[in-house]
Amino acid sequence: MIDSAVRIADLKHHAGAIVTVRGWVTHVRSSGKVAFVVARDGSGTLQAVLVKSQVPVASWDAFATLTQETSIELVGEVRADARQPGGFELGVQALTVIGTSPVDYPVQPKEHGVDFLLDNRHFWLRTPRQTAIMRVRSELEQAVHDFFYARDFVRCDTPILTAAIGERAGLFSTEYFEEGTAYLAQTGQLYGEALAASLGNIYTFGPTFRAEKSKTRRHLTEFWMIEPEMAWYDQDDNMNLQEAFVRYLVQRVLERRGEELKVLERDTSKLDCVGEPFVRLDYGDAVALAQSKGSDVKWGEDLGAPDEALIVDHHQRPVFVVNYPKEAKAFYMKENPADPRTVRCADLLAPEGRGEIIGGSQREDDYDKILRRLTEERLPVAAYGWYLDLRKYGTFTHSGFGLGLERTIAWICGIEHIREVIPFPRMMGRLHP
RNA sequence: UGGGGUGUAGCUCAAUGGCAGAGCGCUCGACUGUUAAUCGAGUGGUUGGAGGUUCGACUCCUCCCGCCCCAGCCA
Repeated sequence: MIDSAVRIADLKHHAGAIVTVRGWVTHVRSSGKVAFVVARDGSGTLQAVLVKSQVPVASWDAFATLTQETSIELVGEVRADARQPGGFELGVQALTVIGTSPVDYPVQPKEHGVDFLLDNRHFWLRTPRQTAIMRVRSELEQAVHDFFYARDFVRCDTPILTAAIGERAGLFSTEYFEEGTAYLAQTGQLYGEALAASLGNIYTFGPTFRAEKSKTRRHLTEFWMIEPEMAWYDQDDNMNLQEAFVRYLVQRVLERRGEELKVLERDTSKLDCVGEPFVRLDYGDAVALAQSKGSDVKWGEDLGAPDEALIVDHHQRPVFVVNYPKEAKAFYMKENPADPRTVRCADLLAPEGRGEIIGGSQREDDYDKILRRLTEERLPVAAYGWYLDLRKYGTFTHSGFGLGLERTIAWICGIEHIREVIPFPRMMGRLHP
């Protein structure tokens, strides 16, 4: 009778009743004739109390065999108890072991090193901090869909296996029948542009892959990205949407995942700044600002991570850095009519040194200009034939952006390293578990 | 790939070039209200690997390996 069990989170609706609870042991304590089992079931944590004189011998003996992560079934009375975190405990009438757990379970309730925890990621995910992060992640994913659904955007799925097309960074490759080499997608954007010409406003939400040999707390080789693409949006419309989007995501988590943020010891006052208008800083002014704070970055160079930190620390809220030099950015960004040395783009820098969480731009819609840029970048023009067609057959003003899900979660949750905010992180040198 | 750091018990960490230790875990025992329970006893080592210096190396030197942090690349 699997479905007759009550989730721990729902026990408050069963006060005084005899219920069945199933879960995993996190702690056991004993005081001779009274024994305590703390168990979790994913929805919450429960203390169950066994009194030797009041339970069957089989249950009392079963208690003695409990180890961390033994799976168990408990039958007992739900009792209000002010000493318990959830306000309730279980007065046990019967305890049954479902699955034993050897005594060498590795993840103890104490400090562990990162490498050890990553090796044991499948177990690490059972701890309160990790479950809190996963719940925030799920909330954010749902919020993404709700935000765009409310605005009549169509969610579109773009291919993971592609021919060489997209960004410039490293590609993972695999053999693809008679077609030669296929590459794991680094972005769905170019397909998104084709879909925007079909549906108007669309967004993609999926995994992307980058074979960059980067080992920083901001990088994964496999990460999830939300990439909206909007017909008839210019770069200002684009930034307005991004600002509303990020504001919505943050407020949604604050409203619905307060408990999880508390577990994560997040200082949520640091997130209040999203209520104010985001700063929009011209690239040239951003360079000047960084220089004034000691950076030796020069006009024409991409901003480094330390430069971004200086800029955001100065403003203490999200900052759009707009209109980067053409050389620092991808071929598909639209030339800035006001200054052809630059392109109509923006990176959104998150506060607290989190760096870039969005990269976006108005797309170049002039056939000749984008063809020239492809050639200058020495990209295989033939592979971009269908993409160029979008400019050839009814070109249109359009813009879009990509939001990195993991960087956004890490910022909102205040998690130092991005590897903690995805269930099974893929990084250089880590493919297991 | 470059710069910096680190590697000792299952885990987290100590140990002037001079007997390899502690806490946690685990095992056994005590305890009728514990909250990472407490108390008592016990258990635990190829000091990342290979060379070298030395009477003597966890400690110093060389090379290799793993991991961490920072940078570049980006989201």
